[in-house]
Amino acid sequence: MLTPSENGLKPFVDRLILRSALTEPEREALCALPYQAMCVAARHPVTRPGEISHHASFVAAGLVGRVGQTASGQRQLTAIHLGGDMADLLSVVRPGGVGALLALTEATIFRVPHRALRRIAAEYPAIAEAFWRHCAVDTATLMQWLLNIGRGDAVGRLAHLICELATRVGGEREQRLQFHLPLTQEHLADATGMTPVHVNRSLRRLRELKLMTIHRHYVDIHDWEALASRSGFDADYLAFDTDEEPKVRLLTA
Amino acid sequence: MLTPSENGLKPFVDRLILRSALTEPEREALCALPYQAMCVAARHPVTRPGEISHHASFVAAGLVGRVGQTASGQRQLTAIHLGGDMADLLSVVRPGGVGALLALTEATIFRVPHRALRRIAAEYPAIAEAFWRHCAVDTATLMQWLLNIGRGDAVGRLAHLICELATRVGGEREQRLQFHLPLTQEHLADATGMTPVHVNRSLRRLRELKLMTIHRHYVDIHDWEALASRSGFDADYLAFDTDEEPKVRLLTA
DNA sequence: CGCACTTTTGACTGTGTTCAAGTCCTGTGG
DNA sequence: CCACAGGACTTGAACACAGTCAAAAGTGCG
Repeated sequence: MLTPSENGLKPFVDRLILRSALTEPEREALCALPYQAMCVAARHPVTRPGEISHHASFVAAGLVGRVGQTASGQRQLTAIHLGGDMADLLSVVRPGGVGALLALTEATIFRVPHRALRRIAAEYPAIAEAFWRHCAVDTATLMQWLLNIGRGDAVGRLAHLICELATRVGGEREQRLQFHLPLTQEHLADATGMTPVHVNRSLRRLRELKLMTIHRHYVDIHDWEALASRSGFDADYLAFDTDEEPKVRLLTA
Repeated sequence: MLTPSENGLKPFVDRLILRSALTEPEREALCALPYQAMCVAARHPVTRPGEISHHASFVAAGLVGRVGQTASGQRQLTAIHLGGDMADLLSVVRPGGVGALLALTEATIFRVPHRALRRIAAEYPAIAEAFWRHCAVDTATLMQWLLNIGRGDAVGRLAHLICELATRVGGEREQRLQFHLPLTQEHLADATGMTPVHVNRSLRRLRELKLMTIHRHYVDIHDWEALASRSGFDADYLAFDTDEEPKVRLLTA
């Protein structure tokens, strides 16, 4: 059942060492984590709401959204995970508390058993710390989304989301000004707390302002500075810039 | 400078053991944490935005808000901490990443040095786990706020916030239907992503609907069921109900 | 008593929603 | 290669909810 690792979790380790100092044995232990690969079709759940799961879901490919839902069935995305993201590391300490994960596109998931994650965290305190810090970045992103949705106008909210995604697909160094983003306008609406119709109009507005275009699921940012400034985007919260916030190893210093 | 503990952190320990299993020595170690008591006047910062702090802030008394701010100066609360809450435990692993903390009323803060928290977390893995889980609950609350602000109408957003606060001041067992809440309507506006004027009108609406009243900073909930249902409130995310989600000790099992 | 802040109310404006129809893509099967 | 079907996208018109501006009344503190 559990595939022996073939370095499939390397991107996860890379993500961790962006922000946390890990020794070679620690990295190897992480790479050696067992996992089970699985494919999830678009619109299908990765984990169900309220489900007590026994594994964390690493997004190897595709897009996965963390969704909340009101009683009336309205959906709100609380996170968008790109390929290379560990989606619900939080579930290691709180199996039931993450909400539902939904495949926004066809996605490849590596399920890593909680048991293995807990064992490795107990054995290497620095790994526990890195996991905790990883969750902290998720929380910071959530705060930013709340600020964005609570206080931004429609154009700003969309612009901010696109800025964030451009930074995250770009990875460590620079934001990408062009990238494939296989989200529908309805997904964007769910992420920004708007209606699909208004997403459409706001995208048109962004086009008219010559800030950015989305055509056929392809994002083209024409004026990064203006887009970031229009939306108040500041990449700091993503903690991708490793120079500002040096990699840390606090607990066992 | 650092007051020897006089069990001032007992409420913090109580909060932790609501959700995590801790042994007697672990609890004692937590109670023995050093801290420095300080008073902060209303509207004054507890920690400044972007500041790299060297201590976590326990709210001994008063109300403290975690605030985000847009370039144009609009404020958005991302958390409201009541007396007994540890406000920025997250800063232990990410000193710069918590955003600003603001005293919403006059508040008494116990500053606990990061160094001491890290030492205790390194020595007792179960405490590190409890800290991490504590942060996980904060994250779950953030997700709920995002859902609430992204998809609720004005009346529902306010109702939801009040339901949450009623549950949290009530503590472990039951929500309180009457309680003192020294927040201005402007604070409520900052927490729910509305304008103060609209908060006022929505409170009137809630009064007209005979769901709840706020008069002179005193909340009076007339119909809890209706209020909770109007706002889609479900206390699960707060993880106060210890029966559903049994106290855990995972890493060192 | 007076000042500053908070709450309340009114009238107006504007952003975003709703409902509905039509068009454009894209994948499928003949 | 084309016809078709189902999403996804686009647009329009009417409407509603929430924001803005402004002023008055209430509250609390020195």
